Amino acid sequence: MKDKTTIFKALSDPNRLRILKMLQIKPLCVCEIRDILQLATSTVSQHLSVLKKEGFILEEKDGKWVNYIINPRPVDRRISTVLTSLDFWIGDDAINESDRLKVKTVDRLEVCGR
Amino acid sequence: MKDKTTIFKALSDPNRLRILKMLQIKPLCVCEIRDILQLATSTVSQHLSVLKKEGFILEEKDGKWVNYIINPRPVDRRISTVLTSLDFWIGDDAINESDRLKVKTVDRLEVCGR
DNA sequence: TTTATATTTCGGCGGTTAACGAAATGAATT
DNA sequence: AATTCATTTCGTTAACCGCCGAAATATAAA
Repeated sequence: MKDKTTIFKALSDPNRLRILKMLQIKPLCVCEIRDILQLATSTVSQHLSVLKKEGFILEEKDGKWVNYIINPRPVDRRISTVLTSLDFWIGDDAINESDRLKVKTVDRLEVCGR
Repeated sequence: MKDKTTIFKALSDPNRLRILKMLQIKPLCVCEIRDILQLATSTVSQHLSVLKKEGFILEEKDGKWVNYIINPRPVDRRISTVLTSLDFWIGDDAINESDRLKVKTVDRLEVCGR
């Protein structure tokens, strides 16, 4: 049986919350997220796999990129509840604002490959 | 500024979820909870202090005992949302069922002092 | 089929946390 | 005041987790 706390565990890391808020704006690939969070690519990949495993996000292969998107139809109703009112649960601060700006202007071809 | 993830951290431990569900039935003192969870008294006290710090529960001195109760009026709206629909968020399993039984029959004078 | 690029997986390091028992605190009873 | 009992705080240990870089995998381009 699945551990009831895993959904909360997934949400208990600030960087994962930032990722969710960013994906709410538009789909992003790993290196775009890496560029904004300023973490190692492998670390970002780990976070994404946690969010995917819990059902918060989905991945879509797109050529050599992997786009991650907010899961539009989560099985777990708690997940959809969190996702449909993300702002209520996670709120908004200076970091989110700055992230939002970067998400809108980030260029995949520019930030990938370093 | 308060870390947005602490509320999820508080909920990411199975024993703390069990405590919340138990307190939903009735106020309990530390050693009653200790008796049901089968943990060291100090460990239970730690869990309670986390839940109290986040605003999920309150303490009420009662002679030599300290009763813990679900916070009836949390400041943080996310906390009240979780608390008013605990079953939705935490669900219910065999352990909770067994806990519930024990909560109803536990006798403070019997289990304290060992 | 080689090369380049994006991502995942692996191994390891450092910080965090749940667990415990022992010691300290606080509050009632003697 | 001394004792007893419930609880908290402290110090320690073991497990876990986020992070990184390196190696492995996957896909596109040459």
